[in-house]
Parts: sequence; structure tokens; C-alpha cells
Amino acid sequence: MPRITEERREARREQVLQAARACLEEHGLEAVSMEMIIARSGLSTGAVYGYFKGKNEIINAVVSEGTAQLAEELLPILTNTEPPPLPELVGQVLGAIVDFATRDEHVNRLLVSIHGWSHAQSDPTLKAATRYAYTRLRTAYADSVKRWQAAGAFDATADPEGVAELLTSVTLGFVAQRALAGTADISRHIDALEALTQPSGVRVP
Amino acid sequence: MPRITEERREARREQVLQAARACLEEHGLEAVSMEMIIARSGLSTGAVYGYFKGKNEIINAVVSEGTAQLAEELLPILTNTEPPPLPELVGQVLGAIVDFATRDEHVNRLLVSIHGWSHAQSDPTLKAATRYAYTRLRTAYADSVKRWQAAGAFDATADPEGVAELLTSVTLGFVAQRALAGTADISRHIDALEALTQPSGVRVP
Amino acid sequence: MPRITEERREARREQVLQAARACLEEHGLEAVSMEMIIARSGLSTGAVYGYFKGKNEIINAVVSEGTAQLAEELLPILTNTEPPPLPELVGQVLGAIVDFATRDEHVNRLLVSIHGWSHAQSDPTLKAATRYAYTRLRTAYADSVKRWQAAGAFDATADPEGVAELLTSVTLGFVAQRALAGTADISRHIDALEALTQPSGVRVP
Amino acid sequence: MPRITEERREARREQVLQAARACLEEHGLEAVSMEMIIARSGLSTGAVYGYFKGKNEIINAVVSEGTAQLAEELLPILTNTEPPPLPELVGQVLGAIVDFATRDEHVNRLLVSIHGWSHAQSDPTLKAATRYAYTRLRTAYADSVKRWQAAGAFDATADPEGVAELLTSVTLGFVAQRALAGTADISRHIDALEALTQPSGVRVP
DNA sequence: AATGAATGAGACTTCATTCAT
DNA sequence: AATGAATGAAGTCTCATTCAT
Repeated sequence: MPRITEERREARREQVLQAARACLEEHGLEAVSMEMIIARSGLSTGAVYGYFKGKNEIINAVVSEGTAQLAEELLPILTNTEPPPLPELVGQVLGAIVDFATRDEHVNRLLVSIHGWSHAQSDPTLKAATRYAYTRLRTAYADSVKRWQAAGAFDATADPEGVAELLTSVTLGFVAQRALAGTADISRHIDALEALTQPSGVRVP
Repeated sequence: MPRITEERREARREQVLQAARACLEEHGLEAVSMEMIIARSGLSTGAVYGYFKGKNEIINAVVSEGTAQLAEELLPILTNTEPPPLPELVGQVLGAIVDFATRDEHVNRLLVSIHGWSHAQSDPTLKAATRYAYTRLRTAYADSVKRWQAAGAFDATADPEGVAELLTSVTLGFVAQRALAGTADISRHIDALEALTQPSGVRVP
Repeated sequence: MPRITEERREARREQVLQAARACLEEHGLEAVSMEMIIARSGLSTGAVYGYFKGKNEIINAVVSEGTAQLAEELLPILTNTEPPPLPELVGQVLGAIVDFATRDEHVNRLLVSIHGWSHAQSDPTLKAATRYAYTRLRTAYADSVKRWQAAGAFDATADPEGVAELLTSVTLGFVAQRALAGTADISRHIDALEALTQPSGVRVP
Repeated sequence: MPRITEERREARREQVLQAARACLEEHGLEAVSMEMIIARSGLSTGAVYGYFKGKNEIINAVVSEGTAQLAEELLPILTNTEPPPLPELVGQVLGAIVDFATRDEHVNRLLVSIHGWSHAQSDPTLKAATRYAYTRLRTAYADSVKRWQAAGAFDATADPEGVAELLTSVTLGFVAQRALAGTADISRHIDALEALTQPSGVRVP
């Protein structure tokens, strides 16, 4: 019989995670301290530890919930039974990613993701979860390729898994490039994919 | 007049960096400790501090030298004045990356790179260096595109910068996918790029 | 005008003390926490603090009430105006102690006593109370010795206080030995005392 | 190849243990803090942790080394092949205990022992060690009884184990009584034992 | 140059107690 | 009176770095 509503509890949890994201972005994986997260969360030390068992649980929650939330937003796009042409589909995915990452004006979730990629290497559970999420992304891409092939809109001899792997690289690479090079433009990616996939594309007739 | 030869000094430095890479891969950014690195390096605490100013300098050196070394191996491929067709060029780049990453049997440099991406976010100098390196990769790709276009082997109306951005995404995404999904195959990427770029590619005539 | 009956209040207090005793036995002085005691008592945090001012008051109550209760049970035996022979008297005392200590099947009060001995060192009030209780035990023993001497059943030249001190050592030592060595048998103690006190005892004629 | 001699290392260890004993006596099991021990030891935080893995290891060392050291001093007395009469033997043991306990003018080791009795309850290893030590004391007493019996100086029908148990109680009880009642005199114990064991002892002929 | 013991700031976490509901 | 979430002081311990040898 909780004295505070589950709703309120969830809000507090999110308050902590939000603070953790901000600190993670600002100071990086090595330098985030509980003190920082606690101060930014506006809660007291004890309260934070009432919601999370410890620092590791907070970081893990940031990473895994982040991945899960993004997946939840990407999946509807990728499970569309009538997928738009390849460049447009990729554009939609990248658009959803940017939307997700910049929705919150205080935190760039893209950078948090990069930290998550690093952090997940050292935690078996998190690594498995991450692997599962990105494998599912690839599978969803493969399903789209199969639908294109079924619709006669894609080279029927191509390996859907292989194309999916390429598109997954494009997707993850877009995130990495934004974080590392500082820029990566969606319409440029779309245009480039269109240039590649045009019949008059790579090779002159 | 140094008491030990410059050569020996360099060997010791590399000994430390190698230990740092292994520890980084094994324990992750947050958990690497000087104690671990020192133990693994086989040197004494004092000796390590004789070669590096501190932990941050070691991690930074791991990241920046790693990026620099990889760049050194990729650039000859990308500055080829007669670049092979797009799928093959990308294949060569990815091949060089995998070769670089797995050359040392004790450390997977790919994973170290992911940690580096995370770490670079928090260090302005390192961030600038990383940004420069990946921007140069993009520029080199753009140059290749221009060469293809000059040779009539690529849609002349396409924006070279945009295509370069896409290929940079593919390249970085390949690294990320290997680290996160566990697999990413070079020939699949090549085949997928070929499928995309075939005249009979995306749309049936 | 208390909102709850004094009777009920006392029952709740005892509930807390019982929980504290169990936790003390299970985890030891250093590790008992209010959280543990509260959980085991079945009351809420606030309720427990309604009955006791704090942790120290609970532990002190456990120790001092334990000592007081034991004293209450031992005194009738020791103030008997016609004390049985020494071995039997000691046997009765030890029997009462074991009975007291093992009465409650959930807690071995002997072990709680040992913790109490330790705890009393650091609390002046408790130390005084403990000192008083054990001094009274010694005095009661001395009175018995005097009664034996008066009845011609004990060497009249012996110092009653000294014998009382010895018997107090036997009594406290019995408790300690049970806790530390794991065993200490009452009848063995009686038999040994009989062997010692027999005319044909220590030295052959 | 240690840079500091084993001797010096041992001295530092003892420095910490000495500080721990003093703090234990002064503040009790619940209240000793590392900060206190460290400050009193004169070493730095890190140095203390270089000699002991943590607080528990320090307390355990205090208890177990204390027990071991005392045992080492008592055993020669109890393994004497020609033990003096019972009162004198017990007197020698109690004397050795008091000597051991008060040798150091800064710490009363008797009080530390009481804390040790409490602490040992919660640590299986320590409990076993303590049990072993006090069982050995009992065994040594039993051996003495057997020697007396062999020499015709003790009732041959008495159970040596039982008498040993009684003498162990006297010994431990002496310690407890000193700590709890504040006083317990060796010669009084000796005199009382003599009174008990005199042929003209308990019962008049 | 090399060693590794020592340092101590600061990290993480617990837990006795309070107080709004 | 009762509840249990919240508080935050204080505790334990780690670890990057220094420095006497």
C-alpha cells in the first residue's frame, strides 16, 4: 500500500534518470558522480537510493531505457507493411532518431547513446540487451527489404540480411557521425541513397 | 642527453598503451584504474608516471594514437587517384579497419574505439582531434566520389559531400554494429552496396 | 489520557524488544540496524519511534531489562534463608539462567547477554546498572555464604566476600563458556564443585 | 622484494591494531569508526588499508590475535607437568591474564576481550577460532586435573572434564566480573578456592 | 631513472531519525 | 497515533598521484 502513487514514483525515477543523462552528457562516463546526479536531480541522497540501488543501476537504466524507448519509436516505422522506398524509409528512421535525441532541450540523447555503447561493453546483461535491440533493428530492416522484393521494388537476388546489415550500419553510423564529426544531415543521407539507387546511379549505361 | 635511448622509451610507452587498451577492453572506461594498467604493463608505478603525466594522458594517447594509426592506414586507400567502384572501395576500407582492429590478438581495437568515442566527448582536445579525423575521412570519401564523377562512373548530379557523408556513416556504423550487434560482415556490406547500385537495383524498369 | 491502553503499549514495546533481541543475536552489536529491527517487529518506522526514542534506547532496554529480568529470577534462589549446599545452590542458579536464556525458542538470551556486556562498556548509565546488578549477585552469594557459616556448614574462617566473588565468576563464566566454547553443563559444574568440596577432596589425608 | 622490511611492516600493523584496541575500549564495538582508528594510528587512510583489507579485518585481527597471544601466555602455565595445587594454578592463570590485560598502560585488554566475545558471535571464522581457543584452555585444565589425580592430589573419582569446565568458568568469569562488576581479586579467588578445597571446608566433620 | 609505499581527496553508500500526510 | 518516504550526516573505502629511498 504505497503512500505515494505509482505515478509520482515513476516521475521521481525519471527525474533521477534525466539528471543522470545530463551529467553523463556533460561529464562523460568516467566522471559522472553520484553527487552530481543527486544535486541535479533535486532529490536527497537517500531518496535517490530509494529509487535505485546504486550508481550502476542508474547508468544501466539510462542506457537500457534509452535503447528501449528509441526502439519503441523506430519499430512502427520499420514494421510498416507497405514500406516507402529505401531512401525514404531510412530517412524516416533517421528522422525519428534525431527527433528522439533532440526532443529534450536539456540533453542530447545521441551523446548519451554513445556513452551507452561504451558502457554496455562491460555489463553482460546490458550488452545482451543492447545486442538484442540492434539485432532486432536489423531484422526489421530485413523484413522491409523482403517486402520490397515481394513488391518487385528491389533486386530479388539481393540478400535481405545483407542489405539490412548495410542499413543498420547507415543508421548506427549516422548516430556516431553526428556525435563524432558533429554533423550528419538526414536529407543528405536520403539524397545520397537516392543517387546510389537510381538506375542511372553508379555506373553510366 | 636521455639516460635511455629514445627507442627504448618508445617501446615502454607502447607497453603501457597496450596494457591500457587491454584493460579498457576488459573493464570499460569507468572501471579502468591505474593500478590495473600498471600491473598489466609490467612496469612500476613510478616508471609509468615517468612516461605519462597521468591516467588521462594514457587514455587520451590510447584514443588519439588509435585514431591516428587507423587514419594512416585508411588514407592510402582513399587517396587512390583511380578509386575502384564504390562497393569495392568501401570493402577495402572496412577490410583495413577489421585488419587494424584484429591485428593484435590480445586486444580488439574496435571495442577500444567505442570507448574512445565515449571518452572523446568529455575532452575538448580529444574531441577536436576525433572530429578532425572523421571529417578528414569524409573529405577523402568526397574526393573519391568526385573522381568517380570525373570518370563518369557516378551520377554527376549527386552531391559528393552527401554521398561521402553516407559512406562515412556506413564506415562508422560498421564499427558500431560489430561492437554492438556482435557481427557485421564485410562481403555482405559489399554485396548490399552492389545490389543497391546495380542499374537493375532498387526499382524494376 | 493515552489513546491506547497501557497494556497494549507494553505489548508493542515488548514486540520491538523481542525483534531487537533476535536481530542482536543474528547480526551482532555492530550490524543491527533499525531497519532490521523495525522489519522484524512488524511495526512501522514511525510506530517504533513512538515507543522508543531511538536505537540506543532500544538496545539499552534490551540489555537492562534482560539483566533486570534475570536478576528477578535469581534473587529468590539466592535469598533463601536456608540455602542448600553450595554445589546445589550454584546448580539452582545456573539452572535458572539456562531456563531464562532458552525459554524463548526464537532467541538465545545468553548470546544477547554477551552483546549486552560489550555494549554496557560504552554507556555509563548502562554500565552502572550492570555493575549494580552483578554486585548484587555477589552480595547475595556472600549472604548465602554467611548463612552457611552460621549454620556451621562452611569454614567459618573463610571470607564470605571472597567466596562470593568466586561463585560470581563461576556464574558469569558459565554464561561466557556457553557462548564461547559452545557448551557448559550444569551437572558437570555441580559434580565438580562437589568433588572440590568433599572432605576427601583435593588432598588425600 | 619488499622495500620496507618485514619487521617494519609488522610494527605498522601493530600500530594499527593498538589504535583499534584503544578505540574499541573507548567507544565500543558499535561506535568504533575507521576515522577514529586511522587518526589514532598516526598513519594515513590509504596506509591503513594497505595493511588491512578493511574495518572488519582489523577488528577480527584484534580479537583473534588477542586470543592467540593470551593463549600463548597461559599454555606454559597449564602444561606444567607438575602443576601446583589447584588454587595456586588458578591463581597463576588469573595472574597471567591480569598481567596480559594490563601490561599496556593505554589499553585494558580485558575490556577488549569482552568486545571480542560479542564480535565473535557474528563471524563464523572468528567464532570457530574463539571456540577452539577456549576449548583448548578447558583441555589444558583437564590435563592438569588428571596429573593431580595421578599424583594422588585430587579425588580420583572426579571427572577431569567436569572440573576443567568449572575452572574454565572461573577463568572466564573472572574476566567478565572484572569488566562488569569492576573488581575481581586474584587472591580472593585463590583464598576462596582454598577454603572450598580444605578438608575442613564446606561441611564440618 | 626506478621503485612502490604512502598520501588524502573524494567517491559511493548506509542508516538513524524526522515529518508531512 | 500511525505511516513510510525523505533526509543528510557520517561512514567505509578507492585510487590517482607523489616522493623518499
